Amino acid sequence: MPKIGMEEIRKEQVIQAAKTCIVEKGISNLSMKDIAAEANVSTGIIYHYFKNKEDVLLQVLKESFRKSHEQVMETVEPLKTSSEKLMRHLENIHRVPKDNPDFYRIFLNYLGEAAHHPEIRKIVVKFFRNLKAYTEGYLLTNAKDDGRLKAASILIYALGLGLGIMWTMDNDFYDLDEMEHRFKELITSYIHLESD
Amino acid sequence: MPKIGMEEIRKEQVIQAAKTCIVEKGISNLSMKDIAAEANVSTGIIYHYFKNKEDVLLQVLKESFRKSHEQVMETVEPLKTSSEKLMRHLENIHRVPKDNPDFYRIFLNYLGEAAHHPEIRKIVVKFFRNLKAYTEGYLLTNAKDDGRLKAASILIYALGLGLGIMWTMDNDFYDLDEMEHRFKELITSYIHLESD
Amino acid sequence: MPKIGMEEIRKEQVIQAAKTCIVEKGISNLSMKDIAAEANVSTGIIYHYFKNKEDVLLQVLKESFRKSHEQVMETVEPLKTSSEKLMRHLENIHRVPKDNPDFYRIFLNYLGEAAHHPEIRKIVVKFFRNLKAYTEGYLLTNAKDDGRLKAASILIYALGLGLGIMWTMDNDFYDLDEMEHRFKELITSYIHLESD
Amino acid sequence: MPKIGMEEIRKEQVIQAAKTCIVEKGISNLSMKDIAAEANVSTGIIYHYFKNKEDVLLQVLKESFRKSHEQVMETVEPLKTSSEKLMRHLENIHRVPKDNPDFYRIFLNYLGEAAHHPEIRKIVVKFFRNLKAYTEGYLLTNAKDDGRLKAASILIYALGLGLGIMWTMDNDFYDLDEMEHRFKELITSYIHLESD
DNA sequence: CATGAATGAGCGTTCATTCAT
DNA sequence: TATGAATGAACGCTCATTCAT
Repeated sequence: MPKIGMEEIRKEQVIQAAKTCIVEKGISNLSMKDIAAEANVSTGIIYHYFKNKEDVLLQVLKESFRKSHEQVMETVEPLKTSSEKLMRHLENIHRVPKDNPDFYRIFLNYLGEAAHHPEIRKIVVKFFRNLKAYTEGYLLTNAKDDGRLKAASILIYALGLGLGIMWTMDNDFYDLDEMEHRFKELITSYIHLESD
Repeated sequence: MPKIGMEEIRKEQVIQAAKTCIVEKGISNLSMKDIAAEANVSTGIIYHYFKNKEDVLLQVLKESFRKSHEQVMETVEPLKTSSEKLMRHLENIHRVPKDNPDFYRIFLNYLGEAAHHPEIRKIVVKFFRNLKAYTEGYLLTNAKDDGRLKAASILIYALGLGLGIMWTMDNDFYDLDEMEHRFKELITSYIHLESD
Repeated sequence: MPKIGMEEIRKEQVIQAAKTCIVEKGISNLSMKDIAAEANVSTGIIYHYFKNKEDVLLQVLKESFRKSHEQVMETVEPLKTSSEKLMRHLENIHRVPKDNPDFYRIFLNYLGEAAHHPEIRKIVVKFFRNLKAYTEGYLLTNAKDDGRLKAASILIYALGLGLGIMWTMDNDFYDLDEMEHRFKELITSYIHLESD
Repeated sequence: MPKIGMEEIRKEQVIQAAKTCIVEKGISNLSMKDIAAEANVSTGIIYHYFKNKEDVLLQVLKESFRKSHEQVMETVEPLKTSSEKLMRHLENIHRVPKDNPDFYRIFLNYLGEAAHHPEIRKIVVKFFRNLKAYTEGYLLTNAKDDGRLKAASILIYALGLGLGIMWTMDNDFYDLDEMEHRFKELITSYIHLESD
């Protein structure tokens, strides 16, 4: 009588171990042996649950994005107004590098791979498109957009991503709280800008 | 009697080959043999001009940043007014992913490495700090800044970087010309915003 | 369930192969690939049982000395009187180059390395000191030594080593049986010399 | 107009450099580049004066033995009586490891090679045979030898070699002056032993 | 004579993957 | 399921040797 969900538990175990290894040593220094050791399993068993190393890598990325998406759904989605959602969303975006620095370290590793690995790129692109679609969803409600809101749905992530990378590289590059203010100020003033 | 500059020519040869390899296969799949083949030299000779693989990687990154810096100096610096400089600079930043897509592919590879490679991170951080300092240089001239301009000196690169990554991942994610307009609109409106 | 002692068997397999290679080609021409081929295993597996090439080399030396020590313990130690032990010991020492020529060939290779390899030198020194201590053990029993017996505990090995090297280099340098007689004659006459 | 003996000077330069390298790093870590650097010449020029690396090694050994032989000729040969010669010779032999430690470090390196390198072995054997012949020359003069003196001509070198190796490995293994006394005592008492 | 750039085979070592147990 | 021993190709790097200058 196999334990229910044992397979999912093992997979999760390996994925978490792989994340830890990527954070510590980077994808370019990632070895199956390290993952197995970190997960306290044998190397052989990984091949029972994953097709190969690439498969592990893809699932790590997918899981990272899935968790990130869940976090937005849990904290932003329950809010009522577009305004509330936007502000909370901006805060969320801005605080990722601090609240979940591993996400950025892992993400950056995959961005490097994505440049020459179509499947990884596809997952990343899908992630970006989902984010954009979600934000457009609450920003464009009952609004006759002149294009600025559509652009804003991209710009807030571009800003978040760019700032997140910079801060991940150098925690002293800017003051987090000050920049959060500026980030919100920039976006909100842009959204409420009079049409020209 | 060796030809003057022969050494620099060989080094450049290898660095260009390494760039090509990184673009095509990524840092995690980069091999000295590939670089040598791409450069049409033997593997051994690379070690005559570089200490080791890491040395090649560091010099590739430095050269990429140096060229990027030169490009700004040539096109932005000659302009007279802050306004002109800013607009040209925004255009430059925005067009890098299209005009020089290899720069982004290479840059992204190094961002992944930077997370666990202190020396690479140091070079990246220095690059960011130089950009920021340069922009502050012409933005803050005779201005009693409330902090917004200082923040702007970071925000324009964060935006450029974030947008660049997204477009590099997915050339259809947004329309380049439309987004250039929005990018400029966002930044200029923010800079000219009335103090609150 | 792995067979008991499988690990020791594999290690022994590799060590014996390494010995063969050292005898045939010398330490300076020793390659892991040769050892693997001689042991009929893959190169990779050696690193499963040994840390690296140096580790293999050290264990080869240790095993050679351990076997040599065991041989003395088995043949000399059971004898009753000091006299018997000494004579048997001298015979043993003198016959090593003929009975176990590989020991000398291997030993000589390590003596060359020992000059610039502290760990090898440490093992060699320990070997010499153990030999000396053992001989002193049975030579100095109930004897008020004037120093001559202590010196003898070194001189017999010096002689054995020197003669062994010469004979290993040139089997015709001297007649083995004749020299065994002279060797014993020299040592015994010295030990029984009247004090001056 | 080439300088007289320029060739010999260059060869000597390289040989001395090679000796230094062997002493410092051992034959198994000897590289032509190191030798060239130590000799302050280019790698290429070595191949003008020597056929290849092996040729350098052989000439280093030959020169070492030639110098050693010269030293004996200068200090032992001028003495008048067999007795004087023997005592001085024993002192010389015993003091080599201290007076010229490099000789032993180099010698030991070659003994390791000699085991699998016929040409090196031939040179070593010739060295041993020369020593033996020289000593027999002054020991056997007007003596009706019973074989003991012939053996002694070998034993003194065996002892010297064995002691020298031990002391080279471990300067604290025995007291040099005390052992010199024992060495002489052993040999002289043996030579003057009554026939049995 | 002399240089040192250049070659490429071969080194020690790692690692994704397989498979007998 | 689960293990980890075993493989062997491929890695980064070294080095004896050559040769254009």
